[in-house]
Amino acid sequence: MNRNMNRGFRSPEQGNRGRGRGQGSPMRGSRMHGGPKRGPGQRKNHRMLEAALLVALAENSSYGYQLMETLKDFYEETFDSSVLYRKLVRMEEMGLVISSVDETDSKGPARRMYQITEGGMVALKDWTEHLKLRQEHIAKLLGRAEKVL
Amino acid sequence: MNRNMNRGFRSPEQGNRGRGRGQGSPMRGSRMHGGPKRGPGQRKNHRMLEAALLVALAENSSYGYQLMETLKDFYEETFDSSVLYRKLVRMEEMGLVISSVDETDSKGPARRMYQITEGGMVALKDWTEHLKLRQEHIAKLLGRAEKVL
DNA sequence: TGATTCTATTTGACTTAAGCATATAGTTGG
DNA sequence: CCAACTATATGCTTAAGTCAAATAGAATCA
Repeated sequence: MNRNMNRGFRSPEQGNRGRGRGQGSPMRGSRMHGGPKRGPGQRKNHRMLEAALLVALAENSSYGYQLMETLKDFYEETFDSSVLYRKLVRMEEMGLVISSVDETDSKGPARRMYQITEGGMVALKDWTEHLKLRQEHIAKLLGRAEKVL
Repeated sequence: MNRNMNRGFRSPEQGNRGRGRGQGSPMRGSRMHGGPKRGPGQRKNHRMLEAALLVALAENSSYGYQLMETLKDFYEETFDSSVLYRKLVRMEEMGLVISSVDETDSKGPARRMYQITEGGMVALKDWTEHLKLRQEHIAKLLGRAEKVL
């Protein structure tokens, strides 16, 4: 019942020749909610975040707070720390990393150190293949986009 | 057993008062649920799908069912038609495209033809910028991944 | 005729995860 | 003691992906 009421374009007469499913509203409201909000959505992907974490952890074992900093080097998207921590938990559940509480007395509360597992290395390899494909797809898309812009 | 059992992990003796991540059990259950499931998740992104649709519609107005076919050329991921249709609805709500029911008597039920709007063209432009950045990020990630694999 | 298949779109229900806010808590310096 | 910094975790809401199935017109063929 929401975005279904009509408004805007589509002149009244141009009947959809009677039929047409549900004989209903031949036309759909164009954005009757928030702002335009066009372009790449505000919601970030973060599927690459897993890959970034695997790379970082393959380079050096680390912990959440530090990873937040580390990733700024090569993972360009910003993200909330809760995303990071939950992602690490999930990765541990998947067996990509293992964690243990750090013994060394650092400043602040105990750190949970993460290290990559063999499974994590395999996953990283998978990721690289996946990302190479992704690059090609993007290139193809950009190629076609150029022609129409 | 929602993986939470281990989450609290605070062994009774090391009285870390209150709640809190104690320096207890140094290690967390590694994947206590499903299979290994490593690598790029099974859940697809489809954020690029929006870009792909914009490109396709910038080339030619079209409708859902046909777009399913068209996209196979340059959008490599498979996707359920519900994803496609819902995406189109959302894009219309965002003002990136407009639709109208097709008059021509084609085979099967009426088609909902989509055409790109000016807003859609702007969004496509935004997308190309975004995707160029993404390419760079991926390249950076892959560069680092190579060294550790 | 009715059954099947192809075309075409939509919706329901479930699940996952991003985003944001906030809680907890140790450590250090003023 | 309080503020700032370090560090991790959780609650809630909402967006969105997934699977399944409903709806329906048109074409083909037995």
